[in-house]
Amino acid sequence: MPELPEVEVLVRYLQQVLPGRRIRAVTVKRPKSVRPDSVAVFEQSLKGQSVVSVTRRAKYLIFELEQRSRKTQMLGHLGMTGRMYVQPKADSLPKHTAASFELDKGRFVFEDTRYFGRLSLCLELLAKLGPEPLSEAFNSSDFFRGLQRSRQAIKVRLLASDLVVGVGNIYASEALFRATIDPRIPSNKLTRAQAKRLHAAIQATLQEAIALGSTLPLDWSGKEGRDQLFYFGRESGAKSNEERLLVYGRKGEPCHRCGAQIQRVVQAARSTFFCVRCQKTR
DNA sequence: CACCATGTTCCTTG
DNA sequence: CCAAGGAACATGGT
Repeated sequence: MPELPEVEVLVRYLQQVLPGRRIRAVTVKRPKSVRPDSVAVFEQSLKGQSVVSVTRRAKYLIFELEQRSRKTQMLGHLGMTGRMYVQPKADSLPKHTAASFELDKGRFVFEDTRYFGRLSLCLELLAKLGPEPLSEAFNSSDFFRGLQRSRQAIKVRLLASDLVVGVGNIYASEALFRATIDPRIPSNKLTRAQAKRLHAAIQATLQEAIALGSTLPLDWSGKEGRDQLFYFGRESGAKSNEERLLVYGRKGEPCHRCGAQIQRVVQAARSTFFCVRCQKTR
């Protein structure tokens, strides 16, 4: 399910339902989904803990837990297909359950079809991350200086998490389209003006996605398939019913701005979508 | 059968 | 040593 906006909206949902809940038992169904901790240690350490809060850093979820005023943290990552939600105890576990937590009220489920996601008691990963895109730490002058240090294509550069975190494959294409920058140009060839436009475009793209996800009637367990709307669909019930993504996944379709056909290229083994006419260097 | 898929890490190549 | 490219992870959809 996840890029930064999806994780942010998930965190807001979990923050509504988890704080105050006590974990009665933990069951790890997929050992590889818990790393690097052993399953036994993981299950035992979390049993009896209560949730204090759920926050986000990049695409990671941070669960703050406590037991008799002793605090612990658990890190979560959704990978490509992870999802998390609270279901009634009477409901059955989904086919690809990675781990489940019996709560004093309901059950917290971590479902993950492709099992690229992770739960961990080790938060070391967070230390190396670049600035949060929607915080003061992400400013256009540092961003520009960072871009100058590499000849990698700008699109590929955005996916590395040192200049800015949380920009994934979909929103990288979207932000570059909004900033009218060719995704293939080396990052050190961007002008100061382009860096500034891209900085603003990244923030606007992510902010709008969060706003959309926060207003949609999302179905967390996915029974109605409605969480798909968040990524690729249309704003349900909205009058406009307008496509939300401007270029991603639109190969061969007309550019919303100029009508030219949207192109698909492969960079670092991942798809990039862009409009050759609108996204010119300079 | 072929090719595609929202993320991250690790290995190889130059 | 470094930067860049690609494979790997695992499962499913079209």
